[in-house]
Amino acid sequence: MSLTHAPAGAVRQGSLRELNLALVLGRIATADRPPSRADLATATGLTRATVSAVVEDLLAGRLVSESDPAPRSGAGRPARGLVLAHQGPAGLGLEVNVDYLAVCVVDLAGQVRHRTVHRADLRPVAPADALARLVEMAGAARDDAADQGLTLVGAALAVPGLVDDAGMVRLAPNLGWHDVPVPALLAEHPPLIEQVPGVPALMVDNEANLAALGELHAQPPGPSSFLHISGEVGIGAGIVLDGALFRGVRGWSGEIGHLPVHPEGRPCRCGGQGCLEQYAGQEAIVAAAGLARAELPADTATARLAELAEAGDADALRALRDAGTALGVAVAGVVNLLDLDTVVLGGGYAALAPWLCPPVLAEIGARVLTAAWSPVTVRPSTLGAEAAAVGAAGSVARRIVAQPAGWLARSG
Amino acid sequence: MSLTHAPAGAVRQGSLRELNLALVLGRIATADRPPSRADLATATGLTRATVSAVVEDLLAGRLVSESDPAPRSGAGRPARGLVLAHQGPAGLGLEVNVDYLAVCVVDLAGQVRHRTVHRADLRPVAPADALARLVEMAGAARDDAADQGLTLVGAALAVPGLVDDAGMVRLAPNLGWHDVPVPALLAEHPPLIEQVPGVPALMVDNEANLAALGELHAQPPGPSSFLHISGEVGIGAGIVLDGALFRGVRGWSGEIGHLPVHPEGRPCRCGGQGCLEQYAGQEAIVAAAGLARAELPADTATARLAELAEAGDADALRALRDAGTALGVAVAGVVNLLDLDTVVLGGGYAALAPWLCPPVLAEIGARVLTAAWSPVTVRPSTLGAEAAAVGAAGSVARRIVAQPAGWLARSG
DNA sequence: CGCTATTTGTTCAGCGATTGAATTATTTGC
DNA sequence: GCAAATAATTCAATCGCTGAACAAATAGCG
Repeated sequence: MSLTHAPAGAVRQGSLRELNLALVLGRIATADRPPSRADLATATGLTRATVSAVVEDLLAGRLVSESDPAPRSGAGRPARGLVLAHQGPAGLGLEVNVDYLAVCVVDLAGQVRHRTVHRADLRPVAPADALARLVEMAGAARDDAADQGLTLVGAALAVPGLVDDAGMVRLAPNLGWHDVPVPALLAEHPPLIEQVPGVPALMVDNEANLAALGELHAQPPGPSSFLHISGEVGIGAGIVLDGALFRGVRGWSGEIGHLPVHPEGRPCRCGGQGCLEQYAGQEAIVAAAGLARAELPADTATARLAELAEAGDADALRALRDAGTALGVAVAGVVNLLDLDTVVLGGGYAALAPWLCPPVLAEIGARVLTAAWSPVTVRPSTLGAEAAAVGAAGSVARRIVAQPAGWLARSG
Repeated sequence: MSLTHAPAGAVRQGSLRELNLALVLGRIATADRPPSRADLATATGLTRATVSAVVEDLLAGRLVSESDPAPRSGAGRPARGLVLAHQGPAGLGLEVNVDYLAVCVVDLAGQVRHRTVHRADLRPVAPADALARLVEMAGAARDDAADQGLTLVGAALAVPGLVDDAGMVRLAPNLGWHDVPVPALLAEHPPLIEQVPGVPALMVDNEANLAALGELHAQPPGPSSFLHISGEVGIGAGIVLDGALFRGVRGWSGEIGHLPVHPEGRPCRCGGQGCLEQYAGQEAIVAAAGLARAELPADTATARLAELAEAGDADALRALRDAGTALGVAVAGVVNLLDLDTVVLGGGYAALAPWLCPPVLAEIGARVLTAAWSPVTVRPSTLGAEAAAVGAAGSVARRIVAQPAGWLARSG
């Protein structure tokens, strides 16, 4: 019974059109087959006349295009199907992670239209240099996008750390970044983005948050509330509630890695004791499996673990089971607290899901009060390794769908 | 950057007025002094002409009234202040708890205009009988409200348990209720409510949720995101995010009592081990303080504990410190996960806050990654013991403020 | 092949709500 | 007593939705 989420400000005459543009476009975006104007009218409750007018605006702005009519039985004038434009605005996704740089372009429909990954250990690289490399990759992506008829209208950068409102990376421990003013550093490069009202040119956000957003809008659409856990060296979670990312008061939500699972256990670098990260973090699992850390670069650790587990290595299996149990204790707490019914294992956990899921589910079953009445699903992420970059680009593209008025005002 | 929460359905011509009615009325409700029409115009971004028209509707519907002009310096025609009507619609709040029944009436401004508490041990009473007593109290409340010029437009009932969408109490362990069809039982009594479009006649919800809502709208207004912990026999939490209660996928969020604080610790009736409730629940504290449970009825246990602690009783102090530490471990996890900056101790914890806060804060300081950058506030609830009833009534009253169109359509 | 039923999409007068400027109302300060 | 200043209202203009009529395009049927 949450109170109505009305538009925050004044509702003027023009807001009406803005809202209905978004309503109709959103409907087109989420329909499973190209809807006709008549379909949209019945679905939204608007008149056919209004829908026609709205659709005319959307067609003129090249946000949607007409497709082949959806096959229909019976008599009557055939409908013209409406689909999101294959050409037009698109979002740029950027990601700096410990062992790779990634860039991608996602269109209105959520399709990945360009993707580049550059594997390298970024820890010894200065932030400005890492960002410069990223900008270079982004330039190529922009050119590729332009060849496909796409215009980049905004960028989002994913980093494995805490980001403040201004886009400053306050702390990215595993990357060695500390108070890095990302927007200022990127502003020194020539812009790749065509500014559109209502779409920020650059957003910087936590990698776990953006990966969760990517999962939220993956095909086929999943639940609108879930917990997305990125298991890397650190363990971060993106919390999606009712189809929106919950960022917390300062945007630093999701630090699931420091949930205490053994309050008097191993000391953690956060200052606490017995944090989940000490039992289910990548390094903890690797150590428990008896693999010396030195011989394993970060980007192959999970692959090696999966290999060993596949082969039936007892140490690896035990390490994964223990990690899964610790993860399950933490997840059970979160599920009790937030009443979620879906948990997605992403990042490094995705590849280890076959071995992590059973102990996680066992702990949930034992500890979650309501598990008996309605089951909790635990499954691996559907996006690949660079989910955060895809989620970042998608979050930009979806902004256009959610607020098409800005783009339309621009493109006359 | 959550996507715009536009109204879900079609935005028709009339929605425009509805939205602006809500906008202006909401502004009047949250202003710290009676605003003039001109103030409202600048605050909302609407024209003075529009505000005048909207206010005229609100005045005609008796939702607001004109007050003495707010004192102002300088020349010019004096403004007429607008305040929420002292007479008009009001909400009815009901609460069934282990050791009392409570009924109250809250008006549009959030003022408690009527309050009745009936202390009794409800555990041996059949649900239908308990509800019958409550209805009797509510009848008296309705008459009192009518004498004050108030019309009850909806009711909300708080129970210490899990409630499903239909208002059925699935499980209230400490009350001994199981699958109680509350709406059906209440429907057998003559109605006390004047039906208003858009306001449900009866809402049933968890006591912790409604207490949190009450805290959210307490005077003076506090933060819009916080965790409200009701420490009774069980420990429940209401999670308020961005000014809205988060209920979870099925409405069963907030089961903080079963967050594991010692995963291999004491077995809990939920089937898990080492749940918070086993260390910081009322019975656990009482036992740790060396008080035999039998000699203490539920409604005096916390009072007795506070007395002993006040007097410096070593066992009580130790019991409270240990409970606070356990609570702190759980709270630290929640704060890490959700990035909240305020934790409110309510229910039985309110009276024990002086002794619980220090250890809770200590654990937060030690375990919360971001605590160094921005402090977390832990404080007792500002509402009294029957916070849930007040929150319940307030949630009804606030619905009218959030959606005034329904009431206006009714009252011509 | 032609007619009818059916469904889609467009056109247009009507109307509700906001806007912006002009007007009226009421007070302070000189 | 008059000018300046602020508050609130009035009114023509405009924007966008509605509802009904109309045009377009197809399937089914004789």
